[in-house]
Amino acid sequence: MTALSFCAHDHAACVADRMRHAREHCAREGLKFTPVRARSLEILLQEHRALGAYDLLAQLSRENLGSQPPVAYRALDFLVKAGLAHKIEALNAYVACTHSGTDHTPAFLICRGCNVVAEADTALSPGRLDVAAAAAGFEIEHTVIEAQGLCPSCQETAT
Amino acid sequence: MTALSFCAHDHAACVADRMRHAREHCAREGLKFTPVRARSLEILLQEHRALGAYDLLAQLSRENLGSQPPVAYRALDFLVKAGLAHKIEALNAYVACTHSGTDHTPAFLICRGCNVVAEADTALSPGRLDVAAAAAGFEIEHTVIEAQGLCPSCQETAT
DNA sequence: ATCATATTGATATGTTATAACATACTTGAT
DNA sequence: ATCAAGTATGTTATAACATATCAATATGAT
Repeated sequence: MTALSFCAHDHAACVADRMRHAREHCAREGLKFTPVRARSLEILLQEHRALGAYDLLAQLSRENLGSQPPVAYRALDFLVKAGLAHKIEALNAYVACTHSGTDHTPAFLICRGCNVVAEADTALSPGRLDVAAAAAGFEIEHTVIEAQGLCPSCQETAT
Repeated sequence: MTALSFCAHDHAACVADRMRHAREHCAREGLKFTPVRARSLEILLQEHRALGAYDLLAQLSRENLGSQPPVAYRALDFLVKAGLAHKIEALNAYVACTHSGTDHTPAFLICRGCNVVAEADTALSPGRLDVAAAAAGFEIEHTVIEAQGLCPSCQETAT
């Protein structure tokens, strides 16, 4: 991990907890949490920031878990579909989900200084978008909400 | 234009109006609205949907306005910086801005059927994200809000 | 006129993502 | 136990998106 999350926390425990949750989730849903998939999630969890598919691939490659792009993209697709990770569209990168396996519309705070990504705990803030969608008869299937800026510690550094 | 906008409207007049506005905006701001830039904006306006940089480039190329990627990316960068166009992160594509030159945080409804993009008229909906940001001491510089789904007419077609 | 800055032209390269096809592994039905 | 179907992985190639760099030209300010 090259940068601290916005809030200090017991990261090793955090990772272990999320991995356990993922295992249970996959077992419940009948999804196969294979070695490549598990390790990919673990790598994302350890980083705690957005990782490009090729960054992930490089790490997997070092561990002899695969060396070609589809390896990383398949693992990421699986994790995203399983709700265990999210794609950060503004960065073309991926982060582990820090929430329970519940269906949620994630919203992110992305620090451009250290690349740490915080997933905001959003329940179902409708907001203007839903109003506009309803008015237009538009049926929303997926929403991307991403805020880029500077986290507290990078604000100091940048000065 | 391969698809109608969600709401029917006099598109030719809409384009002309937006072009006039862009010209005035650039004049006021001392920005150079060169032929490639003007034509790029016009192409985006005519399409009324998200266009990839290479889609734009193909059209510019047909008109002998340039054939290499930097031509399109420079024009798009200019338009985005000038507030005349927006990037749709979820599609890696670009749309003309349909609002006044005012500084605004755009929000989009993107139809996956016809690719038409509607820019929601959002003033400054705070919402949960800003609350979370404030709580974390995170300083937001730019926000991406994009909803993907089906527009009314594509909902029928899909059935 | 000259200088500084902005724009364009051109070539090359970097980065992100998927298509396409072959092979192996699981699982459940017979 | 065997087979078929579905899922996962291995492998090659390429599509799609984006930028670095450097030279040439145009524009505006003094």
